[in-house]
Amino acid sequence: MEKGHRLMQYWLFKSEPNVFSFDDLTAKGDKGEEWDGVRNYQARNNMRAMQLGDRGFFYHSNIGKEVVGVVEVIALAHPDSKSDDPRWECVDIKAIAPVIRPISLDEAKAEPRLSQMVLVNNSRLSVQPVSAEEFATILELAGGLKG
DNA sequence: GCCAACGTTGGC
DNA sequence: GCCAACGTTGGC
Repeated sequence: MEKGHRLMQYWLFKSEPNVFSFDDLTAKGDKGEEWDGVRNYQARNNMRAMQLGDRGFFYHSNIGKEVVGVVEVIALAHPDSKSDDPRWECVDIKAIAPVIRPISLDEAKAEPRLSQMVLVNNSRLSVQPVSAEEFATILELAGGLKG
């Protein structure tokens, strides 16, 4: 592997679908959208660690409580345009595709291979890392991506 | 709608 | 730098 590169990493972004859903992100097309509004250091630090091309799940919290699609990081962490406080940064993401079958939190909790997943163990972290194995497991359970 | 879990704030 | 008070998230 070349210097300065690393393997793709995987993440999970939570959003309440009545506020901003995966369909809303999809509607933004290839220019995607700023993942603004994060006001939690751990979540921000996760976004700072992201690199272009990293992929993640889009999770609907509160309503649905399920993984609904896959996204890609298209801009590195930069100041959150919705905040006057320079501490808060965010990346931009775009939608890649919805999963064929959404995977609910209950299903993730019931899957032994996902027992270490942050989603299952820390319900309050809104931007979280996902291991390559966890990413593959959820995609497998979901039957892959649409399209 | 409740509330547990967790994070942040601010007084000391 | 501790910790009580407070606010928020998000599952239930």
